[in-house]
Amino acid sequence: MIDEIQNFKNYLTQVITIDNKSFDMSIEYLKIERICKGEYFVKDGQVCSKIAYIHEGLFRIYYLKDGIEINTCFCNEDSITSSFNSFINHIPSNENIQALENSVVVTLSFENLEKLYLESPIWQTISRLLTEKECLRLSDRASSLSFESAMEKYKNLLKYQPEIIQRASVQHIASYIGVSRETLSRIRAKIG
Amino acid sequence: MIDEIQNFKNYLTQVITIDNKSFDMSIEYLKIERICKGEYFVKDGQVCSKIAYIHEGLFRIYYLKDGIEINTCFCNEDSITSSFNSFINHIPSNENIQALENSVVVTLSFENLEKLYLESPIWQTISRLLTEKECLRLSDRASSLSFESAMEKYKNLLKYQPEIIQRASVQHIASYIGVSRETLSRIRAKIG
DNA sequence: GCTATTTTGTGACAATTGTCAATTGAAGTC
DNA sequence: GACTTCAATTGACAATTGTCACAAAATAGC
Repeated sequence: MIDEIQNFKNYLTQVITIDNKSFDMSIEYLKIERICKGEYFVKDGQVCSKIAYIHEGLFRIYYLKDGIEINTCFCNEDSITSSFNSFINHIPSNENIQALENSVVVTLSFENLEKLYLESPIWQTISRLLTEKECLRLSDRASSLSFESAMEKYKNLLKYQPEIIQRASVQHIASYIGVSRETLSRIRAKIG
Repeated sequence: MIDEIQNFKNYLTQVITIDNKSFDMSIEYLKIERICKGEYFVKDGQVCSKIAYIHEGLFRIYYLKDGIEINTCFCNEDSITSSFNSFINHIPSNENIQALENSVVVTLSFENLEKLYLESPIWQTISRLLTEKECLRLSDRASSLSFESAMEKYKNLLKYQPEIIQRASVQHIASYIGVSRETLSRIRAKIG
């Protein structure tokens, strides 16, 4: 099995024990795609019809609010990215998913995922568990944004996602933690 | 069928078409509970082993951060509440779910939900769809908290959940939108 | 290498929000 | 109705953060 697919399988194994047969039925549906730095996995206005397991690379999710980019998420290797609302409800995305580095992803279309749901109930369970995981992440994020100071939010990012600080730009990080880039600059100057 | 159960069924119907047979198999597992104003559905430290469909009433979810209560959610009638992380992972909750009004809920235990998963795959789907719904709510909440001003956050609450403003106290609402209660008082004075 | 462009950092100041204290108001009890 | 208790409001001031302008640094293109 090629690396990309194997990694995807390992990722799922972290959430649930999946037998080879159930996983193998997905292989014909998976597609490997390369997305260069700066390019988009999903653009505002498109329907996001697939999810991507990131084998290698880094993405950011952002949307435009009064012409300003609001970063809502960074997704790095060994995680899954997609424009959630768009994917689930088949409506045009209001988000953009952009590669911040040259990336390699394994994609699975909604259409094929629904086939998997019918072929084996474990895919339902996988979907549910991954969604639950995302819920917990969002819940933590909401908590963090609601009452932490800019400094605390930055320190927590440093603690829990230090690789993002190495790999993403200051302006994107600032937007992600909900502060102006000048404020983030000053915080970085203090911490060193 | 008694009102509480019928309402729960109607609620599920909004998410998915459920045949009578599949729904009926849940009935023996459902339990109706009354929770008086001020009392708790879940307390910090307990494992939350069930979810509650709220037939009537209002709850808030909060946790303690340095002795301060942080409100993360209001749940009113015709919605589902639970301490998510605790319920899913069977770990002690760090949240409290408190009734703000005398309430009537329909509960379903994790144990029984798992039985339903085995009895009919539609329960898996229901779980997944409800989780997806929660994800979207959290995602909107995180966005709102990350860049809106106190005034904007209050106005949006007024727009999308006006009943909360009528029924919850200023201090709880303030905590929910992530501002001090004094600031919220001033905003209310301005808007009138 | 050099220039052009973008990103980041810094200073000055303004706006927003938080904190503390005191007052007003509302709800419940006797 | 008076009293107690808790919630909400208001004022004064401080702290945090945002905004704007510009300088410094990093990056990309040639």
